[in-house]
Amino acid sequence: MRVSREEMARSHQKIVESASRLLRERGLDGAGVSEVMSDAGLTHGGFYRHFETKDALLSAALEAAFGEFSGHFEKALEERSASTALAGFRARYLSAGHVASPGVGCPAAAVAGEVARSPDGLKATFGAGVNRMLAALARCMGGSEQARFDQAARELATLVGAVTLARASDKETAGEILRACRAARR
Amino acid sequence: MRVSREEMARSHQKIVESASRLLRERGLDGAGVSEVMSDAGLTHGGFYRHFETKDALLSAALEAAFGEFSGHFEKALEERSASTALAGFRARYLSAGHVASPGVGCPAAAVAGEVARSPDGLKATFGAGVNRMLAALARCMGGSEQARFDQAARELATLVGAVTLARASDKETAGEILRACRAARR
DNA sequence: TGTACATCAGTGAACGCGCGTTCACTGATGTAC
DNA sequence: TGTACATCAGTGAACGCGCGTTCACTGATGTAC
Repeated sequence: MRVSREEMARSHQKIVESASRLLRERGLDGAGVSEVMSDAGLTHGGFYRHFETKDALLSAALEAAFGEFSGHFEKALEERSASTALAGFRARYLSAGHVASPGVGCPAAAVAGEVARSPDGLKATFGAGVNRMLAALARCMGGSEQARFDQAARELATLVGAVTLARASDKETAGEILRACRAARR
Repeated sequence: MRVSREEMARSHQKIVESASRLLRERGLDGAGVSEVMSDAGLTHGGFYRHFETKDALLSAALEAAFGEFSGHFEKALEERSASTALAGFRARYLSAGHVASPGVGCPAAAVAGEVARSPDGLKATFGAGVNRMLAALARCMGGSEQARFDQAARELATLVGAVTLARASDKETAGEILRACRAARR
């Protein structure tokens, strides 16, 4: 039956939150409409009252994932020094916990490979998320604006690559890659 | 009808080659048995004379992809100096051509995200491929064995991360990431 | 403020589709004599 | 070397399944008076 506007808004948010986690855990293809809806406490039939297509959900969920993940770092940046925030971010990013829990981790490391084969609309959402992370990282770097952007890009590429490789490898190889990247001289 | 052992071996190789390219272009899920078989000039029904499951094909194709991609670099390493080979490898890896042609590119950048959600068997194959690339890269680095491995791991993580991010982003963001990573001081 | 009615969020069954896999069949290949 | 027969690589139709999407329906919500 019909529910109030407030409850519908709550449902919408729960759908996006569930999708945001499930798309990182299972991938864009692996996170089905039915699973997302039941995770949000609803049935799959009502999905199309909230989104025109599954692609529209993926875009909203990806944006939410970047917002949540990037938000943690941005908040740390306001509360601590840039170098402390960056060190903490790097340590958490390259931790075994992050590798084991993609659902609450970096969306870039979780779904980049599939987004690469998705429509331009989703790439635009992904690119916006990446730029948001790059902007936050650049605040931790030194030098000219361009030098700071470039350092941020290399830093993000290394982090994303390390976690992506670690997750796809056997445990021994994964451990070695993470250790090596944590050991980087800065 | 039945074909000779030689022709069957040729078929087998063509199936693996087609799968090796298609799995990088379309992903593990996107490369269907039917498409792989027709790309190899066969019909899908005969697939199970060559592989027990699709997973077995993916493993063989992933191993072949790593062998081919790593082989190019290993050959360059034997023909040129380590620093020249590494510089060439980095330039080609971070090129727009590599980003646009995943089918003949680095398998790690193409399918890591999906392998992360695959059975351990495939992760072992992936890890072996990564270790092969790391061994080649380590030959280009200086210092102790561990220092060389660590540098190789960071190098590979940066390359894989940069191309993965570039492919998943809008063109402008992609270009900036590649440019920044190419500009790295070494 | 009450009342009558239109709206529409959510339900659950159904759809078409493509996937991995199976199977009966074909006929050239490989083998036993 | 020939011959008779078993083998089996490859074909194409069929299967069960899960997916994204659609739809008739329900009944509480929102609105017009």
